[in-house]
Amino acid sequence: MANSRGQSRNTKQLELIWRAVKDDSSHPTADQIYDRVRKKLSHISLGTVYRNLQKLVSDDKLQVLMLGRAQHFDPLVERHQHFICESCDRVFDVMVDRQREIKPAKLPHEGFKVTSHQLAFYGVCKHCSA
Amino acid sequence: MANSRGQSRNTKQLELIWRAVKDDSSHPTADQIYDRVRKKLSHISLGTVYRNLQKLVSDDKLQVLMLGRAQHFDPLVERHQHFICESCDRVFDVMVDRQREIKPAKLPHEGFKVTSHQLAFYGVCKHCSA
DNA sequence: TTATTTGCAAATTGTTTGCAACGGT
DNA sequence: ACCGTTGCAAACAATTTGCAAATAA
Repeated sequence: MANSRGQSRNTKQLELIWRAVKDDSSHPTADQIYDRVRKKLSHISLGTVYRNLQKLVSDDKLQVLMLGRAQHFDPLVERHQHFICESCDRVFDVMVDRQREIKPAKLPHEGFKVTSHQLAFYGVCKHCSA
Repeated sequence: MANSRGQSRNTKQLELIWRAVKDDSSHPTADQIYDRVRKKLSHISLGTVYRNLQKLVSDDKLQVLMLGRAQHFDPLVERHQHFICESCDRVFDVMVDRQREIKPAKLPHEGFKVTSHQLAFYGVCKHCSA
């Protein structure tokens, strides 16, 4: 319970999970993270990984990206977009320059309040098109 | 096998499923469609619904939208975007005018070939903000 | 001490598949 | 008759949950 009532504790599990994702821009899934963390703490459970990832998300340290049917975690919380390679499924961060940004406030119909928008690009990455 | 080798057959099930979605812009999920079709053909199975929806998608009669962890089906196949209400989870079609469209070809880094892009708006719909 | 977090296993959700029977063509 | 399609149930994948034991504060 990091964000409601009650104290949050600094557990070894939370710490290891955070270290495993904080500098990773490859957008890993929960069980990719599980595999990594398990190398340091073999008895950790997948449920614990999920619970701690949720906590990091609600503490705004991670963003979730839904791709296909799995959630991917992204430590880059600043505003950015993604490029998804349709050949290898890798996900790349894309910084869209402010000038090109869409003005979502004006787009939908009357009475709809837009608070955010998301843009994703699909194609073939440098690595796969070689 | 509608799109590979072999003939496709016109079954009662396929016909009913198509009728249940073709004029529907509410972006129903597979089991919402299942519920509807079951009223006409009570012994139809969910697997059949999934298989026929897949067929309609590969015949380009439907588009799939992944929202959360469920697929939603959209008979509007022309290029358009979506507005997702964060309060009621309803999905609305948004036609973005061509001039405002982003030019994806120029956005990502060198060596990346962009073939398509998708834009989704999040916010509160007219109905919920009332 | 004591409330939060863990590990484990079982439950859930959404989707796919194997297979014998069914039914278009 | 042939072969695609169906219904059913079981398999699957990703995620969540219940609960008793473990542990941070």
